[in-house]
Amino acid sequence: MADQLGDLTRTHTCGALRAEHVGTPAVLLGWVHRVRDLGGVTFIDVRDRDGISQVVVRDNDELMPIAKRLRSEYVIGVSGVVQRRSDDTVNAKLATGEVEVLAREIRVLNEAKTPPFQISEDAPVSEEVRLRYRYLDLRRTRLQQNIGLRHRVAMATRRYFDAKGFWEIETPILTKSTPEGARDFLVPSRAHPGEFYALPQSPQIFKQILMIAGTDRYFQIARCFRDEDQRADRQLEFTQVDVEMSFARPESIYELIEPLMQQLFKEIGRDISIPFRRMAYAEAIARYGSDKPDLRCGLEIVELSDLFADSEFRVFKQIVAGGGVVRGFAVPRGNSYTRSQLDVLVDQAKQMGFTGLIWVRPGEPPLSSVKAIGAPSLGAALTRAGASSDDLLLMAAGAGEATSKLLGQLRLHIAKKENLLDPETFTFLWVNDFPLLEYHEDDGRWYSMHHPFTSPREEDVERLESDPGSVRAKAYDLVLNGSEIGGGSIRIHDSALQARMFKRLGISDEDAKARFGFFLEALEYGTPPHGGIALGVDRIVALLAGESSIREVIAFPKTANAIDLMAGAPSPVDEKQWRELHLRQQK
RNA sequence: GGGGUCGUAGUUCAGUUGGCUAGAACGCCGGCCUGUCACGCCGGAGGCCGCGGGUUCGAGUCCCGUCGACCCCGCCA
Repeated sequence: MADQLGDLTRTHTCGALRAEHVGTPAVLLGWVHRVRDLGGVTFIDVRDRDGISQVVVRDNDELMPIAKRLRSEYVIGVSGVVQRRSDDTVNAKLATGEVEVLAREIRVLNEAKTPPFQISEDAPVSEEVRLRYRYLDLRRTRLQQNIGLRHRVAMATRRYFDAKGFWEIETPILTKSTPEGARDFLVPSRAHPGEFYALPQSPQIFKQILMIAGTDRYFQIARCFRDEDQRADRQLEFTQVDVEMSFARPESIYELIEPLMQQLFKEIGRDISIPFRRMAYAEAIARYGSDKPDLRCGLEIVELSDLFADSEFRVFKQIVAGGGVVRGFAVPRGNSYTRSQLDVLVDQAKQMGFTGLIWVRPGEPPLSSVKAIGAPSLGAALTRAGASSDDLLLMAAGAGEATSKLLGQLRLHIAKKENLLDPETFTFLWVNDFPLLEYHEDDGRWYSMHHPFTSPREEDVERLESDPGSVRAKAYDLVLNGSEIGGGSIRIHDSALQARMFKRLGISDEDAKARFGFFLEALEYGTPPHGGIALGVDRIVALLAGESSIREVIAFPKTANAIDLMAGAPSPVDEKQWRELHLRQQK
């Protein structure tokens, strides 16, 4: 049925033809995008990655029957001559719209089943169907553009780091389980019964060893694996631009990454200004209730505890007396909310975990819910929150950080609802001075907030044992529009301090030795001070592409349920493979 | 592990208080048409109403369970 490609050689892509090509012969190879059969004349839109060209068949008894056979997504080769379209038939919507190819020969290189959804329309199709037929979805404009953008981001990244003297080095995929952190993906060893490789959660230890090895500057576009539940911005496997450099201070990393981000944003024609704003973790939590604040909207949280310490409102007074806080923020134009809208808001707040949310409308006689709070305190609170008479004040009380984080969630909820987050604005932020450690109530021990190789700030090291919660880390996150797109730190390069860290984390000497004795040993052979960062490629490309899910910028993503709907992974394996791997299924 | 939204032709959806012989648009198939470009016009085919159970004279619609997609919490150094 199908014709052979034979000697048909592409002369132009389907997006290339312009007025200057008029009169020249052309061979196009691509997919049938659409056919418009007018009876005596047939127009065929031929599509490839580069664009669409119109092919005309007319006054040609040999070609007409072939043209009539064509269906959507047939693969064809067309040979003909480029001709100018008459002025009234130019299609301004097509880059190639000034010209068309008058066909002399059409070869049907392959037929195609009718696709389950239209490739030629960008009409909505359920994600389930799109994922099942990913190869068809990838033909559509949206994913072609996203995947093309992703390629350009990767290439710009490689050019940038190459120019700065960084070496791209691959690190193992089959490696060793690292302590703490996410759940590992494990790969059973055939040669070593009962032993496992782990897929890397990040190349962390290897890149540090490369610094010990004198590589000086390393980067890698690295695949990372974490066996945790999925989200719109999280997949089981994801890609990082992994970077490490010797003799780095936090400033060195900021100054390295900011121009890179500039380069990447040039790929979508945007100029962003550097340097980026910087903010300590404590300030981010206090003012925005988040360690990755979205700075595109105001809605800044203010401290109100002192105003209620002596107020008539018993609930607030007691919370403050007990070491808790009262905090809140003003919603611009929130005074227009109706009573039922406010009830809904209070309901939603409760779902977020608020025990109570108090709203106050300025300039009105206090409603019953707030009457008890006392006018003087309220007036002061409104003033401090900067609430005008059009605004609305929202307040909550409770434990310090928890209250801030809840208000931070509510802040984002309202910002989205009120359309305060302009998708065309890109606001970068470095968050730094993270706590080195955080205490987990459930098992009563300290955990690294970043990872166990993160260096504490020199002036805080002495409190590592006496007051671990107060020790700040030389760690930094890069935040863009409320999304964490990168994170890194200056590392511990002193083996004694590293040993002290493990001890602080409750990892015994034995355990430390067993799990990464090789690394501790390496540290003893002249380790330069070093540090680095990892950037989330999927998240960055999604933001550049204006997509809200990273699945839209990954060629073959998995579902929220960790399934590859196209390939059908994961899947059972046969008996023989179980045996070879020395595994048996648990009954 | 928990909460929420959704599931009806190939696709996107509609389907009132339970009365359905389940509709629309696009796509698909056939016919007509020599300048269309989301071509147009005429005709046609196409449904386990996700799956299983229950209530009912009667279920796409109500109830229970289950599966799947998506969003959120937990989790993600």
